[in-house]
Amino acid sequence: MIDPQLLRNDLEAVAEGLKVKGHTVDVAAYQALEAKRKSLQVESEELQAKRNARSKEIGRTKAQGGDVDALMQEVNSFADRMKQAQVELDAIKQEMLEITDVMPNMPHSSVPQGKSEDDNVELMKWGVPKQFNFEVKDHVDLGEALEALDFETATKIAGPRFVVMKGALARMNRALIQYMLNTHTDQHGYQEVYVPYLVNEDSLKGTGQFSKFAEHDLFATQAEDGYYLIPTAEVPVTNIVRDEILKADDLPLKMVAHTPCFRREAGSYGRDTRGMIRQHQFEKVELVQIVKPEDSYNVLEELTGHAEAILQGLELPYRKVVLCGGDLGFSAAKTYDLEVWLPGQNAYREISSCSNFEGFQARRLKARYRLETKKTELVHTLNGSGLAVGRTLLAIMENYQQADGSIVIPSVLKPYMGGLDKISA
RNA sequence: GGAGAGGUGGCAGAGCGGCUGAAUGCACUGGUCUUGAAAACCAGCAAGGGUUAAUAGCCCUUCGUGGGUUCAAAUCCCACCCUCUCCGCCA
Repeated sequence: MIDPQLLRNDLEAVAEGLKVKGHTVDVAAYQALEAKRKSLQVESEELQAKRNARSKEIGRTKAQGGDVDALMQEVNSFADRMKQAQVELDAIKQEMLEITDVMPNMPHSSVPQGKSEDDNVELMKWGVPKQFNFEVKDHVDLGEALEALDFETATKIAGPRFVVMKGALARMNRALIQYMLNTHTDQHGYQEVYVPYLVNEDSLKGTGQFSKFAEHDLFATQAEDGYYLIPTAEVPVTNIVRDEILKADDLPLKMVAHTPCFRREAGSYGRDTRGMIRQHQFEKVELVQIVKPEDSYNVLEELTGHAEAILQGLELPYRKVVLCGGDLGFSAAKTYDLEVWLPGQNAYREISSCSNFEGFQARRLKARYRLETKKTELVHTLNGSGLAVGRTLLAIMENYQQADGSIVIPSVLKPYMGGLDKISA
């Protein structure tokens, strides 16, 4: 949610900022509502104050055995108006909420203009895509030849966009999780957390996943249970600080979690239907930081670096991209995408997304910390995949493939693979 | 799933429908004392919102959540949610 003060004081600037994100704001309409809100709220509160004062007087007068009829009548004379003003105010507030609720976060000033992912700006490339002296296969062909990936069986068990992994490849999936968690906890100073994979609506709203646009991308349990499968660990992990006032000393809070993620992927039937790129269920190791506002942009660089360290450790070529305004997510002020090289597609594909949400999530979450002045201030929240495990796995398959269809195991994973050097049929 | 108890400030824990936004204790902050620390003593200490140039004042809201009764609700009524204990069931 955008700072209501800002909406009041400088709506033009907000409208300008949101234009970059492709969101239009009816400035005049909102300001008219705001004017009404103001007068109604002042009136409503004045009447309440009057009522409170008279009520106290009634109490005092009664205690002294006095007559309270006149006072009661006075209160009754404006009681209707007081209630009505309250009802009108609630209606206006609701109307305003419907506008602000769908307002995405404002992009940071450093975010490039642009409409779609085609306008994202490449910042750097790491590593050199390997030249193969044979015809490369994609992970689907490699995995099926190795009898390590089984999409057909997964479709039988569940449906499309699921996979069954077997043998050494399944083990490598686990190895990746271990490697990522260990690196982030041992070298990058994150605390490992284990969290629920089902969350309630409040949590989804807190991190901004429950907007009208995003709701249909979630898997829900029985309506009476009110649970949703998490689309990302960001939801349960960031919600740890919901409704909390943190100590300044506790910041930055650095947490890492491995969770499965569940997405319906409705509306993208034609996209990435082949293979493991886009699945209903996938694993992710997620980095989350809760920080002081003044630190958040430094931390975004740092956190992105932590995700990059995994790619570098695995020696996977990648590039770093800054998302343009039009491609930014609903809650993000700035996002770096890390895209790994996939020989099977001859393209860079997203494997991590690292975002600074500034105070946008924190405002919804009521996540604050206490300043030295004793006042509370909203924290800034950030997160990033470090990394998406399934995509990392397929990136390894495609980048480490051999002419005979076997897959060499990256050296950093060998300790987790029981000394195995490569996966072969 | 069955039975019972309970949800109040950072925590613990009081609270006949009216002077209770909330006693008391702990924690915390400032001060006195002390060479320093501890102890003791004194003082302060909820959050959110509105108004405002203001982080000054003033006002409103909030005692699990949502409704209701009343001039007035932490206190009364209704519904829901959650927690704890015992039993059952299990990884």
